[in-house]
Amino acid sequence: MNPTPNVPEKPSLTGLEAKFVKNWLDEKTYEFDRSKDRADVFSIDTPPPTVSGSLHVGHVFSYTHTDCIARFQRMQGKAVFYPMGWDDNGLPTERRVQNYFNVRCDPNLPYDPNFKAPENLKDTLSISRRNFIELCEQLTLEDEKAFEDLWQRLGISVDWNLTYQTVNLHSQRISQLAFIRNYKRGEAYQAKAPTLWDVTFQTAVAQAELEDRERPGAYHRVAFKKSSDGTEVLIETSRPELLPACVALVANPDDDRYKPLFGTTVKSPLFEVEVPVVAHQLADPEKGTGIAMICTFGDLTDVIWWREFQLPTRPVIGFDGRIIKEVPEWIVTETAKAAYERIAGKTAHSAKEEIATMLIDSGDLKGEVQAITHPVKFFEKGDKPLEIVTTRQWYIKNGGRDESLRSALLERGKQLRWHPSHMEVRYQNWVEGLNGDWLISRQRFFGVPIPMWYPIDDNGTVLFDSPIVPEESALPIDPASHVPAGYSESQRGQAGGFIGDADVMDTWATSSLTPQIAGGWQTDEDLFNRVWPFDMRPQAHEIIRTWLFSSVVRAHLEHDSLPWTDAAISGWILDPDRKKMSKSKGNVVTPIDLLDEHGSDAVRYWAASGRPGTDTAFDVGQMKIGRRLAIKILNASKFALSLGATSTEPLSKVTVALDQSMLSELNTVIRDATKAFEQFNYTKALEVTEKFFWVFCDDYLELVKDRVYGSLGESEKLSAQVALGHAIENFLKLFAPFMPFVTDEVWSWWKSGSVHISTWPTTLTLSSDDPMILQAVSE
RNA sequence: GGGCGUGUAGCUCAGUUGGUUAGAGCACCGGUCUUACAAACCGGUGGUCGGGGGUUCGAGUCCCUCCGCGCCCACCA
Repeated sequence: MNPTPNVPEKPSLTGLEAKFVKNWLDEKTYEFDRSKDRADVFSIDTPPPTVSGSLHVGHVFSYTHTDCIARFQRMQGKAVFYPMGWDDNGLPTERRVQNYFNVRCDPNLPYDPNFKAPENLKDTLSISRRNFIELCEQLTLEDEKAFEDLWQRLGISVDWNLTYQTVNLHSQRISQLAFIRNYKRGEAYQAKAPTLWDVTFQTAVAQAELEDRERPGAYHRVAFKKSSDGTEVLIETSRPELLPACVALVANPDDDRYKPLFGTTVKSPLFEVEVPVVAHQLADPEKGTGIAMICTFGDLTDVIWWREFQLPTRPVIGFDGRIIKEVPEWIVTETAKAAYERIAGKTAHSAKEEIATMLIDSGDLKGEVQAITHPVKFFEKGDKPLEIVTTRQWYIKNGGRDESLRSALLERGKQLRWHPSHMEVRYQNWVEGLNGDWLISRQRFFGVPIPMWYPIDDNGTVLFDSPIVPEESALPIDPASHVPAGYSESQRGQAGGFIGDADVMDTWATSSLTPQIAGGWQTDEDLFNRVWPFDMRPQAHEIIRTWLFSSVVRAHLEHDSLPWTDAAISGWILDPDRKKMSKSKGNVVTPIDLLDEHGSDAVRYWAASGRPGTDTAFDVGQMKIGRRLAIKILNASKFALSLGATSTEPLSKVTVALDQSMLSELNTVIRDATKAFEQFNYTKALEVTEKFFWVFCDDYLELVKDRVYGSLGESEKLSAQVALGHAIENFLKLFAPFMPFVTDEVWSWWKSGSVHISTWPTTLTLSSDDPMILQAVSE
């Protein structure tokens, strides 16, 4: 028997959030039941939000989507593995800790176990990496609390026992372990090669972190001279400052204008360096004068040419983005040296102007400088154009240089179920467009260290090609403070000793392992076997090339499987001008204010109205409608219960055709909503439910009112009461994933436990099945 | 330059394998305090479905083409 309905005089949404947040925690409503087998588990690879960033409406939007799915699966009887991670790895946290405490990380310093967070430091203090990371954890703790409060307030049904941080020791260990395994299988390797380099952060960056930005530039028409007779050969360049780095000229092999030049040499202006003229298909006869200078390195095409023709390396740009101070050895004549002196130490920008001036003076700049706008490669977080410098870096194979791995990863993309399905082409495009392996080392201080040391031979040469690999059981390690087996600290940096790798890994090198980190890989294998591969990866579409792809790479290499079966890709929130909402535009609304004003159920309603993968307008109107719906659920339920609605009597008591008809219509809704949810289409599930709910309220409730008040016989009355009871119960369940607060409130009036661990509706068995009657009577 | 998506009432969006006079909510207008709900209920105005062409008995839906918007990608001469 149900408890006697205990309906408040005046049902209200006020206070429901606080009440149920507490209830759910107290009752452990969302706790993961790890006794369940894999088949009865639904595991979610939750995106760890960047805790040092601020919360925005986009978070509310996409996390609500995932939560609706999680709640549906839970009511389907699944043990839902729904963890929450905090991303405290990466530049935002690093910067924040630096500014907040006025400290800098120096990996060469030893760890100080007694170190305490400094207050009001006047001068910047250098601390060890481990101390720095501890400060990060300390500072992010309060951010995490703020996030946790918001998620709970929003009704996100995460199991708060399952939280992880991307920078703590556990994540470091998993990250290093996976890397070492990659290394042992030959998937991680070092190479000294031209690398895209951010001059501000002074670190290498990966292809996935690039973005093109349209920048003003200028074509300079510059005269080289044939070595044979001094005839001018005109090239066009937007980077005249790289003139001293020129190693060749290149033109298309079919270009009749330049055919006679192939195999000959020309001399560069100002610097008088003799370079060959070569022929290559990538040279475009339509661009500029049809013949271009190859420099080390102006762009990625230069790298291709340099590699294919085995040209010399003549770098002039240093790690700081300035022209290297020392006159390079390939610049030999006195006038050339003098010319170089004039640009030495200058930024690329000033060097460009200086060279242009010199070219004008020497008469080698032909015609007017032509202003253009062209795409320039930037580090997505940087504000200066990337340079290309030659450095030693670690890479993980990702198919960028390996056809068979590439097709295997493309196949993984096909195996993955994408929601919506058209998102798969972004993955395909990305994988097909890879132009190299995944560069994972970063010349930063904060992050997960590359767990390698290198021996130093007796001559003091570092043997990078034979790294000392730590035992897996020793992880995590910081090679800057830990000592490899068989060595002592006194041998650090000494001939015959060792040196630790100074770099850290790309933040995606850790983030790509979130399922392994959260799921207990190599830590709790029993748990891991119950959740792997995960059922769902929710994420935004702009990080398909980074987070999604890198996760697929790691899982493919380590587990020979996909990390999850389904990827649910969410869209963006657009402001009313159809632009992406962003801080810089000043149009960000604070989530907590939204929840205060409209209520969590209402905000969730708005979020759920944004279809999977679709960019959605920020629309307060939808929230008001959601609030109205929540109130309607309260009032209609109250009314139905006051009419004696009961769901404990069997459906066979529903004898009146109108009642059967209403339940028959409800069956259609149950079928449609279930089907939609199974396809991750929460929006559709909400839509069909809501639509019929209003018919139920406006028509059916009005129609049965008089009958229940007793104008007809007892069996007719009972029929209505039973129909009402089953209808309300099922409506509450159908709405529960979307509006967890109001549905659990109504549930508590007449049922025990929580609606959120009740059973998802299945089709009701009716003696008659004719939805037309209700429709006809409604008319 | 290539790819993907999108364009339906003033606004936010549904329109399932092409099938009768194109739908909902909001907004607007006009009613109703009828004992669940005025944060409600009842009724109404409003669209040549981005433009053009084609296939078809029939096109918002399929094909071609053009335009707008958004995103992803692309070797910066």
